[in-house]
Amino acid sequence: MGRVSQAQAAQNRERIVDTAARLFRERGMAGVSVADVMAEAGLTHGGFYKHFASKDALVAEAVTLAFAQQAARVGGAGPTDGSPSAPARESAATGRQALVGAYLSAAHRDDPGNGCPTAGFGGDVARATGGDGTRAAYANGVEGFARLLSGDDDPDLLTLSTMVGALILSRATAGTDLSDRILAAARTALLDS
Amino acid sequence: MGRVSQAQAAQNRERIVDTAARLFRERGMAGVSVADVMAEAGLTHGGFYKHFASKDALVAEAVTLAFAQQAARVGGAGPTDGSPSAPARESAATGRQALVGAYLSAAHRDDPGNGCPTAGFGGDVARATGGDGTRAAYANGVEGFARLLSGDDDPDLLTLSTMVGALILSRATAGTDLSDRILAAARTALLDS
DNA sequence: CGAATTAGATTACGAGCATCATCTAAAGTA
DNA sequence: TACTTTAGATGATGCTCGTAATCTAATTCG
Repeated sequence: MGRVSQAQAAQNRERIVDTAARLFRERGMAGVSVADVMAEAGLTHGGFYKHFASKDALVAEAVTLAFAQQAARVGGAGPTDGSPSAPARESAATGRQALVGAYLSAAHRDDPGNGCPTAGFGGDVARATGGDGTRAAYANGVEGFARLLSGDDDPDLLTLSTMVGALILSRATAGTDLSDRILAAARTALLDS
Repeated sequence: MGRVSQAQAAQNRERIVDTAARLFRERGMAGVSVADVMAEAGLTHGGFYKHFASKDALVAEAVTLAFAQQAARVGGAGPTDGSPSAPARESAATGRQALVGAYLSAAHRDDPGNGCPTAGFGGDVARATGGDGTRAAYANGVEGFARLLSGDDDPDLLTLSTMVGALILSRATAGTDLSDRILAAARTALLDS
């Protein structure tokens, strides 16, 4: 096929990044090829390099997008801007309880593709080959999420570690009863006010 | 070259598994090829299939070995056998303090190849392709390590989650000051008696 | 010692990978 | 309308992958 409107092209580009953000979390960055992403986005793999310089560039953008989507879904401000956050909602404490409960659920464990990027990308980012774009985006996202958990400017790194560790372990042991016990142990500890 | 003594062959086999256990933790299971493992073990890749049926079989053995090595190093009994554990050593409480301190250290963060298999394999095991051999070995190892942390038969899944989460996050953010703050936050929380 | 066995090297295979040059037709633009 | 631009398709490149058949030399065993 030939050309496409600029609006359509921009939309295609967004779909590529969105698809990548999901597939990378599901199968790992090394387990997903450029052709996989393009096919899932309904395009052929050759067109990829009209949008991105390399797979690494896509990885960096996918990480950034995943964190932005998480921030939007969970209701916090974006990771970097300190804008006076969202519309009035439940108290910070109640919001935190709900967030932790959803985070440590079987549903979240079983849907990594749409789940927490901190947990989904953690293992891969530690060995990321590409420039520091990916690592910087990740570190930025982690700090933002930890701030969301604390409710103030001092990130709650301890709670975050427990949540992420429990989620990763429960995924790696999914199918055993150990998986459920891990989630339950973390829930009990973090939901006692 | 031709043949080699049975003792030498067995030793070569062990070296293959040992090398794989280290490389898989360093670069991820998908990031290491059979040829990589064999070259690092000083052999050619063609000889691999005289020892293992497939790469998946090696993965399962490497996971098992890594947990056994950790158990030996850390002084606990093996994951499955409930043999009346090791020689007399410091009190359980003191041992735990030392273990947690070493676990949440920069040295451990910076040496994943020889570090905790629970953290090193976590992300990959969750999406393991092979049969359930790998997953079973992993779940078994996790439960053993959690029992070691509690000191009794009731595994301390909460402490384990925090430790593993903090280690993974500190590795993914290595090079930033956030990485050190994560380790410090977990250390402070887990080392207050 | 001689024959059977086999660990490891060599080589080859088919598939999948990231990347890119080229072609195309439609979208912009004047 | 006619010219220029470019998004996406097609196809090819060179590489690496897991797996396996074949070869060969030394070990093992009768």
